[in-house]
Amino acid sequence: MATRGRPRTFDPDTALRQALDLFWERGYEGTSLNDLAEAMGIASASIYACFGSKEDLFRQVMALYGTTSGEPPRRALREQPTARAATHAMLRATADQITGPDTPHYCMLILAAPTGAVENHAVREFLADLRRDMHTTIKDRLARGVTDGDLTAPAATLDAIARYYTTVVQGLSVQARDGATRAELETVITCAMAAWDTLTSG
Amino acid sequence: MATRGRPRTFDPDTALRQALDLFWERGYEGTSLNDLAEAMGIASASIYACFGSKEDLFRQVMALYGTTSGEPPRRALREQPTARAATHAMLRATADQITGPDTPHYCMLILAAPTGAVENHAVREFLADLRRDMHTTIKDRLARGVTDGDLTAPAATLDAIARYYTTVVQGLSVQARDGATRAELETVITCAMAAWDTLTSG
DNA sequence: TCATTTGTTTAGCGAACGACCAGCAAACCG
DNA sequence: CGGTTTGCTGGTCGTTCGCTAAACAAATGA
Repeated sequence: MATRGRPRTFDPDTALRQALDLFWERGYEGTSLNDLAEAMGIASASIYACFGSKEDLFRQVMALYGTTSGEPPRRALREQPTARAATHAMLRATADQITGPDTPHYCMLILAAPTGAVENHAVREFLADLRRDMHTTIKDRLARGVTDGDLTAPAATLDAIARYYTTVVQGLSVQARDGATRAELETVITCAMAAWDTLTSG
Repeated sequence: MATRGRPRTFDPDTALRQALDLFWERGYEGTSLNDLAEAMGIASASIYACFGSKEDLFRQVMALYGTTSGEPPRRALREQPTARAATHAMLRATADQITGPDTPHYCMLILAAPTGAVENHAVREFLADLRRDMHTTIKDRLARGVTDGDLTAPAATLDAIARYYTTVVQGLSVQARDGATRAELETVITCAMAAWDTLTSG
């Protein structure tokens, strides 16, 4: 099936990355289609033709965000040998990501659209679902620690611990947004991990 | 000095509370002047006459928010006898505030405007300053614990602990925004307080 | 060659935005 | 009473919002 019609003159992947940069900087509602069109180097009508609506574009942007910036923390959870090491490494990978020199200092997933106009409710719930997935992912990793034998805790406690470290991740994003340095985030992570032994010895 | 001219037909305090409700529900950028005028029961021109600009109104709203919803956590810090009890009570008062039945489930200070359009940068920094005050307030309370003799920790550790519990507070707000219940927040707080003894015995 | 398909540009849609002014209304003063 | 001060309503300023129809451009297939 050969390509019919006039070929596209821009690269959708490149345009998506440029859209990501802008959404990351200004959030969902703070970014207008004119801003996007200018940053992506195409007319707004081309955005509609290629990506759908503003909301569709944002969802594709978040998918890209998840496979790039979101991957290091997820990989840390996956690859570290114990639940404790995985949690610790996940927190540090998160801190690395939200204090990078070339990107805004916060997690897009957490702060791109926590509140806003009523007509964007679907976008907020979309992000909320992704955030709730964080809790599930961490909880699953803790459960793996139990089956691996490196963690002993009742099921109810697993949920609490997972929610606790999810809360820390989300708080770190606000800290970074307010100018906390990587070193300061490290001290927070150290404090958060100080609870580990107490939580897992009960 | 008697009141000259036509007296005001609306109560500024009542109108401010109504503005608070709307800003709380939709955030800063998600709330339009038309929305505000409708909710406050006055024309937008009256808003300008009485409160200045949209940004001025928001700052007055945040002042009201600080003296109402913000007071219980602050009072907990102030009145509890020890640094530990103060921190614990502050966390619980925060959880109470962000899961109230009649208000949105998050802290306005934290989530009303974390990101947004460039022209609202001043508003974001205004809120960021208030959030940084949280860290200072908590740190001061910990320092009081040291002078009171109920807490022993080096100065550098005080800063880390204060930032840690500030981070937890901010994370709790995201948790509540995503639907976590008061009971679930309580489990997070229990986890967060589990770190206390380890942190203050070093 | 020429219709077809697809992408891009242009131009603009209706609605809402924040902001503000003119003019009227209602209180005070002398 | 007239004159002054102040507050409120209605309307409108120019801009921007997300979005789209129509015309044009560039490729393919027959």
